[in-house]
Amino acid sequence: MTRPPRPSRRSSQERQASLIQAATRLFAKKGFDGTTTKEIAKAAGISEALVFKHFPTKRALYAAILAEKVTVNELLSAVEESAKKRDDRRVFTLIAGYRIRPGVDPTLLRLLLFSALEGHELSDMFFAKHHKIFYDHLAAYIQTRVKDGAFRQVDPLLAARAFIGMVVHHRLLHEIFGVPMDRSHDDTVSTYVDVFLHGLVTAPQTGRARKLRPRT
Amino acid sequence: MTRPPRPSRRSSQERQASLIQAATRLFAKKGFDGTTTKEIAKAAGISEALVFKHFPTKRALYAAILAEKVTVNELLSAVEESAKKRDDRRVFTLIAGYRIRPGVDPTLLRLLLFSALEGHELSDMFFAKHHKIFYDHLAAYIQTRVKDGAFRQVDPLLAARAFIGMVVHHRLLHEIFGVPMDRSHDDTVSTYVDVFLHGLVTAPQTGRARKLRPRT
DNA sequence: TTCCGATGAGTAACCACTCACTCACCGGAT
DNA sequence: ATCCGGTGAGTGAGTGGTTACTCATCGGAA
Repeated sequence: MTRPPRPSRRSSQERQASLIQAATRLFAKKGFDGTTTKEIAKAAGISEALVFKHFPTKRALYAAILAEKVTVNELLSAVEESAKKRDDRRVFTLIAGYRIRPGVDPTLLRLLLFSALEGHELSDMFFAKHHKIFYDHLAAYIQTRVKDGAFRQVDPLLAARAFIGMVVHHRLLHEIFGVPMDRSHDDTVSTYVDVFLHGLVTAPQTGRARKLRPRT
Repeated sequence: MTRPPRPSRRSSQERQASLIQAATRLFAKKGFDGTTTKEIAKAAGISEALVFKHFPTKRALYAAILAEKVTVNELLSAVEESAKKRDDRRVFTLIAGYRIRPGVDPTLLRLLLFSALEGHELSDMFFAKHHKIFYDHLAAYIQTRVKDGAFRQVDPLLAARAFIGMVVHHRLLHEIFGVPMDRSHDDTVSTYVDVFLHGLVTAPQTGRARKLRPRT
């Protein structure tokens, strides 16, 4: 009777990396409670016991995943550049196009939603890193444009959230609820940007800003 | 040693109703996998065994909850009325105000997100009942307004999703992620409707519809 | 007396997590 | 070159506790 060959030993770091990768996929797919440590170990190609050599608890592994994923900054610098030029359309197109593009990975969005719904302690931090910065940047830009007189008088933060809302909701529909896209990514982004910047009505009745809230 | 007094007997139907109510709260709070049948029984004030007299499995109970929750129609009739009068602002304010109002219950939203993320089979049906009808109604209205010449030439479905996106995203931020609201419900709704109908830029450079998608 | 709502006491399977242990590898003394 | 012992990656076989679900039985109301 031959013993099964010992798997090749790997450095602790690369082992940990592949473990995190496998765990991320599973947590994103089935949530924290829906994923077992046995599954994670199997997906990572190691024994269940080894998982606990790397992370003291299942929760610690989950926390490491949320803490590890950092946000991307190359987008923000590109946005910054267009912002300097006051290229409104490009600023909003960049932001929307970054989230709505072919082959975008739903993993992080699912992870974010799961962590928020399940009330994980690191959820807030994860949310702040991945999304809050967008609001803040966008709100700051909108505010300057309002001061420029180019945008109407609106609450910048609320306006920023409105725009991000279109984008996030779009992802929600397609990546979480499986609603099919019936237009191209570029077309979709273009439409959202268009609506946000120019609104729906054809002939705004006045040039002055509509400040007063009409009775509801 | 005295035996605990037998609890009063209740009819099967009212027992089932209170059971569903308790289960709904728990499933919305902690998800399907995060909720145990023991908890549900305790919350409903009955023994765990009785749960399985009403529903053969935990999953069947969950399915019953998703299937039971029906959508509200009084909103749609109110919308219909304003739609006949071509009162754009009122149509959109009604829809947004229905979801963004004081004391709104996050239960259904959480249940919807959980069921979609966890990939429950009834998730699609639940989504269709609760949200899809809004898109369809709204898209139909937008299309007529485009034909009226009152709205610019846009994909009606995409525009409808854009608006609902603002609203749903707003709920997501406040009810799921716990972001505080810094403006009143009415103000918020008013701003969203305003932005959606009239856009952000102060002086639209042209009266004709911007049909062509500018290069990105 | 006869239902039927209601339950306590299970049961097998599964959960996160532990433990005693085996090797592969490596640096230095022989 | 070759042995040798320390280190740490890696595991099989558990641990106690929990899970969804079952069943024999009880007792109040019709």
